[in-house]
Amino acid sequence: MEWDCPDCSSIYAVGEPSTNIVSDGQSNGSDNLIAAIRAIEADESLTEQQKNKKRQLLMNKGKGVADLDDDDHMKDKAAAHLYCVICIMLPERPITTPCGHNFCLKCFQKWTSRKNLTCPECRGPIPRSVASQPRINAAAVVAIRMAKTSKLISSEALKKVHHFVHNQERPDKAFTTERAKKTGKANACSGKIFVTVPPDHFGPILAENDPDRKKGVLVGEVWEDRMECRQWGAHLPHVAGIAGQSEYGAQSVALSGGYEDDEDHGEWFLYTGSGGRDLSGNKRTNKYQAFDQKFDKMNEALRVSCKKGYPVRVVRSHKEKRSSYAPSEGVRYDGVYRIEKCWRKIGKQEHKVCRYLFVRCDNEPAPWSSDEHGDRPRSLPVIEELKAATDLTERKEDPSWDYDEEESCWKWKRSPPLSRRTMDTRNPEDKKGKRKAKTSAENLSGRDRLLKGLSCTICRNIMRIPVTAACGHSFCKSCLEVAFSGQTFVRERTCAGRRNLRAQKIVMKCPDPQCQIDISESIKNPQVNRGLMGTIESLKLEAEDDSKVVQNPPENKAKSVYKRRKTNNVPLLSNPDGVGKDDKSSEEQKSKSVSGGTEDEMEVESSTTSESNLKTTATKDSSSSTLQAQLNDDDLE
DNA sequence: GGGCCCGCAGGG
DNA sequence: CCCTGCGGGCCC
Repeated sequence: MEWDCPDCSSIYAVGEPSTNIVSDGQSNGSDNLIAAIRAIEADESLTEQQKNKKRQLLMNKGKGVADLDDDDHMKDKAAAHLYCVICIMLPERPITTPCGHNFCLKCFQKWTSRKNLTCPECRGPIPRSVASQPRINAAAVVAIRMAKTSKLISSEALKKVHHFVHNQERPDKAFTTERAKKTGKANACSGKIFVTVPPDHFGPILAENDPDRKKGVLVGEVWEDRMECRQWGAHLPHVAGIAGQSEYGAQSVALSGGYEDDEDHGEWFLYTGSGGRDLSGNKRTNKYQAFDQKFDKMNEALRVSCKKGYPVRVVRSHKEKRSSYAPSEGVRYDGVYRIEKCWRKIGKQEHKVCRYLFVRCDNEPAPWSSDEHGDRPRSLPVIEELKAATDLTERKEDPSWDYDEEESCWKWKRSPPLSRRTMDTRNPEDKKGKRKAKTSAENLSGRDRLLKGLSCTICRNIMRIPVTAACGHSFCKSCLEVAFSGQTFVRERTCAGRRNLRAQKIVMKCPDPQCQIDISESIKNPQVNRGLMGTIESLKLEAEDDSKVVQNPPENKAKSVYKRRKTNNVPLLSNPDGVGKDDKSSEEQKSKSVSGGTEDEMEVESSTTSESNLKTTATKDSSSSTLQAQLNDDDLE
């Protein structure tokens, strides 16, 4: 069948839905491999060079990346394990199936939208819940980014959810009622604001406005809830979805699933205005729309930001259940977007709603994107509903925030609107006790945070045998098994010894401390994410090589580990069980071995070095030694 | 899990 | 000062 990849628009032929074009080192679908290669050859949109590369990758994935020697393909070697078999590309937004295979979000959605509920790679079942709400695999994003770049990525998401203000630290007088004291959170909105930007500040919050951390608000930062998001200035209102002033513009919006007309495509989304609801009876919100929305108040503020081309900060909340881009927990800062158009249409509830087209324009890559760079100007998506739109507004003047071709970044082209508010009173002055409470996560460098992204939150080591749960979090297989060992999936119940009640399903929450998602389905038969495992393994090898360059003067040329592996006929992945070695924690030793664990572990001697590594910069070397250091820690523990 | 209740901040 | 609001805890 033919397949046009929505990410890259290339057309590919792939085998039957379930065919095994490429599998973990033991392709049993040679016919399909041939078919896929023919398809690449027949593809007229590709240059010879591109075809060669794709062919190589296809073969390469089947054989375990042993063959590539070209330096240009060093990165591919690491990332090749994570290629999407549908489009044979590196996933922009990796999704992992319960069977442990990785795909582009868009390819996956296209696949499942055709009522294919089996894995394109192994025919394993895809649960409806996964098909309807695929979660981006954060560890795979990190792995791909690391494989693609050796640069330090400053914007990488902190993997830890912040919880900065503890109840006991809030001022006593803020609790005006007994109830508020009891619940703790009710008055959290009186918690301190940590950044020094005025409330009507537009655009990213920079390091200079972050007196404590001196980092600013980073793309991908996650807070426990709207209250804490507010404290970091990303989005101030703790109930309302839009922050703004009708005469002045809107500074930020929250996507949290409150309006069913919202439509999220990650780099762009359609947002619905506020209002039109019956809030009589002291309600704060109401699912049902009773009136038409108008371009007034916050809706007008958004329209001003549209006309002026201001950057609008966007946070996504876990409450947005229909979006694959929403975090599975907490509230996440996703960077700035511009509102390119706004209009009105008849919404799903048959009343008019205000509509806004947001398009991302941030200098940092989005949290779900494997890209190593931020946005470039992109052409506007085709919006079907515009045909029936009324009151259309498009920007006429040059945008205030725009892409500078010379500097290759987004910046203010006109001076940002002058703040009408003073920075005031709420600015914290006493932050004493809190500073020392700084967690190690906050002190990590960008590179270290990347490493953290490849670490299992249970054992805190870099994952050896990763399993990705339905919520998109990944763990060592052995850790997951230990964490849920001895638990059954249903509890038999009897009623006074008379008759059996219906068996009760036991909820197994994701071990990620902040994730509340039930992953019992993923635990029943955890499948190793071999793509992720291979990439992590390659990154480790690369880092080992690099650190050799630092430690030893170059002596030995052009004998990459990949080559050696090939000649020694050693399987790609060392010790897939993650057991049996003396460097294992006792917990890991307790766990059972995983399937296919017959390969021997391969030691990589320190004499191994590669010519290509001689070119590495000092920066890279030092960051790789960080990796090396962590790897050693990993081994020692 | 759904409905209810309510404090709070900010706009107007 | 009143109104609005894509929260969040609690109770059922």
